Amino acid sequence: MQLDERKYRILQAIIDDYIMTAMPVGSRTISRKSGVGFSPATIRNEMSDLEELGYLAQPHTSAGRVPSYKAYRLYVDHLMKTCKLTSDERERMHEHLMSRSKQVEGVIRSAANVLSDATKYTSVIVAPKLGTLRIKHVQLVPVAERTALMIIVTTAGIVKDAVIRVPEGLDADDLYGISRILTQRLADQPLAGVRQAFADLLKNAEQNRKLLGEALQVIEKRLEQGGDASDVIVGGSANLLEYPEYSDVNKARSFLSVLESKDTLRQLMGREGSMEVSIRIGPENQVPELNDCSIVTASYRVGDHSTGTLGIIGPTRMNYNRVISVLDFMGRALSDVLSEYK
Amino acid sequence: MQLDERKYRILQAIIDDYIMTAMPVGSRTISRKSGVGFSPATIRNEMSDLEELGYLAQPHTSAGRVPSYKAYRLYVDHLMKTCKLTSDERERMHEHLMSRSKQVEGVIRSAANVLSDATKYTSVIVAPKLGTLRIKHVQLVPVAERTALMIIVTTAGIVKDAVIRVPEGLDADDLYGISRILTQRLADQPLAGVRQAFADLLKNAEQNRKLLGEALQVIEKRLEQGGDASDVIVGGSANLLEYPEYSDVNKARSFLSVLESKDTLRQLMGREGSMEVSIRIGPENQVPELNDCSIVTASYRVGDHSTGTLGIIGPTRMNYNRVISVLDFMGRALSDVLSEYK
DNA sequence: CGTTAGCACTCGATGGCGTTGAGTGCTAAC
DNA sequence: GTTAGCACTCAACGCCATCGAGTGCTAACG
Repeated sequence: MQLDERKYRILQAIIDDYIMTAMPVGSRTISRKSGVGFSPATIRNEMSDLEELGYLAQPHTSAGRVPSYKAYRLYVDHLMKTCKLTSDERERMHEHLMSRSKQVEGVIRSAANVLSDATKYTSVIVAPKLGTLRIKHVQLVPVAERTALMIIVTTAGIVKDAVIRVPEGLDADDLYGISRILTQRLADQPLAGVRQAFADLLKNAEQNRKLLGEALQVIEKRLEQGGDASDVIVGGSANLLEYPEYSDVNKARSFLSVLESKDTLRQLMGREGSMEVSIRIGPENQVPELNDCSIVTASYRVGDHSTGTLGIIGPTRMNYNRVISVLDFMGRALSDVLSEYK
Repeated sequence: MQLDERKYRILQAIIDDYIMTAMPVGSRTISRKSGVGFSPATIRNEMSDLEELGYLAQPHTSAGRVPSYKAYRLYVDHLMKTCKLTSDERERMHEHLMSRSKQVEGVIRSAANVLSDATKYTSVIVAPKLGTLRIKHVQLVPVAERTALMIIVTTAGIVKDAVIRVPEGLDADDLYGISRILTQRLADQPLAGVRQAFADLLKNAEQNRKLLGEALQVIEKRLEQGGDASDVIVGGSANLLEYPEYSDVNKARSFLSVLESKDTLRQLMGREGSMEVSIRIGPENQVPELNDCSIVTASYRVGDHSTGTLGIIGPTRMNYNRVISVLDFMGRALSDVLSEYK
């Protein structure tokens, strides 16, 4: 059996309705809806077909139909009509985004808030992978006897720091000098290529070998552990509790637990290079706790070589349409703001 | 009517029981409990008295009694027996705390996790007020034409940064030089006193007046807005949903909303100078959404002049005993770790 | 006089039961 | 191919009786 034009229209109407109400949709409801001029009985026949094809399901015999995962997939791939944001709305979002533009982290936090406010779902933003960022500046600052703070400034003014041990007897001026050397040699290297650059450096700097060795280790550790908790920012975690699918406290709790595990989130938000919006529906995402959620992600650019991810997590019956528009817009906006510092 | 020894004992037994079960406590339960050798009838009489005195309340006629806010106050002030953590437990907490000791923010995040894991409530840690920290180092790094990143390293290796505009034609070396001057002049100043130091500096540096002016403004703005969202770290926000008092989704939602508003939290965690553990029960704290929560806070030291706050938010029937022990221990542990970098 | 056993009373929680109504599938007529 | 009609299903709702934990009161007890 093939889907004809009418089946598409009916399926779309059902999904639209279910997205709004979260209640199983009956044949009468669809029949009444403008645009589909058929009686409930006809609709029922079609619904029965759609159920057999796996697009619809019935919670129980005498209830209406609920779209299946397969239906959502079809919906986002073919059926959905895209809506544009009003320019008024764009403006407000952009304005809010700029309100804390003095620091990169502030911008990202604002963006997460804008996303969750605009969609009423939960937003997640992941900073670009460290390995893809380029070093702008390295600075060692003494903080105590035999202890220094290493600060690495990268693309777009993203700052990373770590405490390292230094050999005895180095004063502020020594560290200053070493910082200059480090900066000179490492500037414009991607963090990922820093091992080689460092190796070269070590050859020529016998007396500070130990210090440089430690610095290298710290940077590498940072790279392989792939970012810390502050690289994943969540907004609107309370929003999901608005929806009836989370009126069960246990579901809500397991959802919130996932939001607290930044590692899981980072993995969940991983995506291939493309700038396109990507949609993962229900069982398509790996984490079992989120099997009745959908995750929509987009990318933003930082500098020339790095991209980060911004996304929305909501129930499978989310308003994909709006979420896509918002993410698309915010991805561009965020890229713009962050590449100002490029 | 005065509280005699027996009333104290009974009240304590009731509160202990209620903290464990969250169910109204009946006279039989207390009578059965070892240590109080009286019949249910006697207990009932006493309970009736305690109710009249405002320490107990009945949800409805044929239910047991529930402790009132006043009872908890009495409990934490006089009745509660303090328990010690096992040395095993201390060790595990300390170990976990050290696992990410390379960065200050990492340590604080770990601490928040340790707190929420050890208590099963929600933890909040607030970084020290910016104004009380001392400047260690100032560094300007070029990030684009006419744009620089100003990095301020303070006590204990806490790093703050902001993007600032700089006059045209300044290259990396110029900024380097200016950074040296700034660091020299501002080192060991408390951030709060920086205005005066800056004013002095401006007198002698005619040609870079505009740049320095902007830098000053940025620092001051940071000071008066009193910290950004990353200064307030929350752990275990999902924990509270374990408790029956939050099985109502609406309550849960409003609670989570408070956790998202970092400003409210910072205000909520404000406390006077003392290092003592402080307890605010139910209506004692200002935010109406948290009127059936208790907030227990302690301080940790950063360097010589600054303190931050760590705390636990839980239901009024929280296990005060344990929470206090954990906070007390973690306050010290956190101070130790952070003053290593002093 | 404080303590306690006994007892009637209260009231939320629980579970069975009939009713209601939204929705279905099937059939026959258009 | 479409639709009106109809019997059927089943969760949701409200009603009611039952149950039991807990109370307050009174009278008896040491």
